[in-house]
Amino acid sequence: MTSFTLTKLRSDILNILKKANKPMKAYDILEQLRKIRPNAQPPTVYRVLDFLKNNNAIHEVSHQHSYVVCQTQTIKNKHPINILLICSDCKQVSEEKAGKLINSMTSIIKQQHFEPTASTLELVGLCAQCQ
Amino acid sequence: MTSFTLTKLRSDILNILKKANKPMKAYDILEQLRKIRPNAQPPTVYRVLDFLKNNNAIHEVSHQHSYVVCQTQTIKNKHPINILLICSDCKQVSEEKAGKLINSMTSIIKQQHFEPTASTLELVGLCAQCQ
DNA sequence: CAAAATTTGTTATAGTATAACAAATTTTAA
DNA sequence: TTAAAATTTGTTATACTATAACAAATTTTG
Repeated sequence: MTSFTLTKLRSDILNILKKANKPMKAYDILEQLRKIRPNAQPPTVYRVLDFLKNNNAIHEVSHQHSYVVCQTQTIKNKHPINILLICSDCKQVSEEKAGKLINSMTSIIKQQHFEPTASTLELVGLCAQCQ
Repeated sequence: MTSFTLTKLRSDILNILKKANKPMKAYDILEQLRKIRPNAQPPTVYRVLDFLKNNNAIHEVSHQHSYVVCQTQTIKNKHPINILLICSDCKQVSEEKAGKLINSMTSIIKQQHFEPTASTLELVGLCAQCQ
């Protein structure tokens, strides 16, 4: 039963991401944030992004140095694993429930005695529209 | 039947990565390279890394901004998918054959009409030693 | 060999992220 | 309630990662 403090700053940034509805880069978020808070600086953004990430409100799409709101509510187990299908053309990200994939994953992980913390599996390719 | 030109520069960098036997950051590679080529610059390293990545000789571990030699010979299909288990503590990466996982993956991908290009699935957690 | 293509060299700069410390705010507990 | 502790935010500076742009050298091709 996780919960977290969604301060004004945090919800401002989360809303910017929600409004975009696609992955945004930290400095693009900063640019938007400055319309509300003209003096905002990079650490402000990065700190909030870290926080939101740790609380599973957003994903970091490290492949493209960007951040996106969680689109599907994953089961809040200790360390949710998510799958992002990232289009290398339009940069859109679709998040798909893990389902069977997580099962396969789990068995491989166990063989390796590997203890996953929160992970995002980033699958890069071309989406239906861009093919 | 892919093949590629392994120039002296490229094999120098590939050897640095092989010798390390773990992920290296671009600027650490540059530092090593300068022992052989004192005037080497960042673009030299990044270009070769791109080349080696495109030819499936190395993986980019974007989660930790580093690069690692392919440890398992994947089947050279058009767009191999690899799985890296990344330890967030010791930074070691173990590469595991995709096997069953790729099958599950494929079915999810087809449902989405998604055409994957070369991907690396980065699973972050704690390895057996670091738990 | 000469033209074309590829690879490498070089300078400069763009883009991403964090360290370090100060100030403000919220929470806790006596 | 109020002072100490903890958390959150502000601020300045800087470190780290990556690429643009163009020149020179090398290799390949016909």
